[in-house]
Amino acid sequence: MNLTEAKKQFIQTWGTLGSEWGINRTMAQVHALLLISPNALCTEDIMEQLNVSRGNANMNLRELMNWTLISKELVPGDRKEYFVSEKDIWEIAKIIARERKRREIEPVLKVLNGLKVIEGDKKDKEVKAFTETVNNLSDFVGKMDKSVDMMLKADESWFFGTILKMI
Amino acid sequence: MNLTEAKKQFIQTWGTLGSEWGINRTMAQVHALLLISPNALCTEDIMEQLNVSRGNANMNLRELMNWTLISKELVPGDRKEYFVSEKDIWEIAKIIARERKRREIEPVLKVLNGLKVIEGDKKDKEVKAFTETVNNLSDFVGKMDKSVDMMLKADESWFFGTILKMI
DNA sequence: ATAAACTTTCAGAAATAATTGAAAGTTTAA
DNA sequence: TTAAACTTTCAATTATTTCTGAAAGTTTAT
Repeated sequence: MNLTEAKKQFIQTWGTLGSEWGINRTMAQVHALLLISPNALCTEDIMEQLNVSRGNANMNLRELMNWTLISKELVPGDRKEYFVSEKDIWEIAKIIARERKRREIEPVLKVLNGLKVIEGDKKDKEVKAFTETVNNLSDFVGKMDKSVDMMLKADESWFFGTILKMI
Repeated sequence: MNLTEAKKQFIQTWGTLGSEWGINRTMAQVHALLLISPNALCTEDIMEQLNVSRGNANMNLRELMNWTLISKELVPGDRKEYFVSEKDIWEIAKIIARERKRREIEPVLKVLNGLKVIEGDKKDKEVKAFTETVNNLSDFVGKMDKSVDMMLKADESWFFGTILKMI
């Protein structure tokens, strides 16, 4: 397979994975494109290579900046903004883990903790089942949260080294 | 807060989380409803409690069966089908991990491995950058895959015990 | 056999999410 | 200052996903 075809397939695969994970397909594709690009790209480059509009390119570049997955790079003697992606996969994984923790795990944990104590007869079947499930879930999500914290502080080779040695 | 209000909030929260994770909101809500229900529910119950159509209820129940997150339960002397959810959170987590591995990780790994070797000048900047990224990603995703395998075989308390002791 | 009880299907409708592109906004150079 | 170069915004459009409900299909009891 040649580079052009391989790039296309890579970008398309990453886009699909993104949308399965609740991430805008184009955002994932822009990320993929920058990930394999040896040099910084400008908005025009992205519009061209992915066939998307200026507005779309701009919006998704901003969103990737929000996630801190990409950053702006100045090219001396050029007014345009150029973008580069973080290339270290472990760094990328940590950024995504941190964001998803903040956006998804933490709010759910808050709700679950608020639902731990409810009014009503503690002997009632419905109340008992509800309380038990909420408590179990809250414990579990809490441990997930702590696990992510741990991973965020860890070094890649040590992390996988330990995990993969676990069995 | 009373049980009715708490249930509503729980179901709504779980639905939101589901859709952030690329899972149909209603499917997540049906799951949530069964998760806190002390007894098996039939299609009618679900239609009523979640205000969804018969078609929608049926479709999402089938999908939850596919995931093996719920199962049918026979009530003697009744022709209707009743459904119960797996209640053990660790079991649920493993089911979800197994499914996502199969549907998402494995296909991506396959593509990445197919992109490891491409035609073209190995000294070319573009080719080098592409190959390096694909190799790094493939390594990383491979380790994720192995980590999930490990988790699938593990016992909950041992798993979190080890993870949380890691730092 | 047949009718009642129940489940599944699926074409069209509704809801949601993503995209476009032109206009407005901003920055820079001269 | 001003005009060219560039970025951002957002109302309208388009695409995608989900949902509905009635009809078709299936199972069970008699």
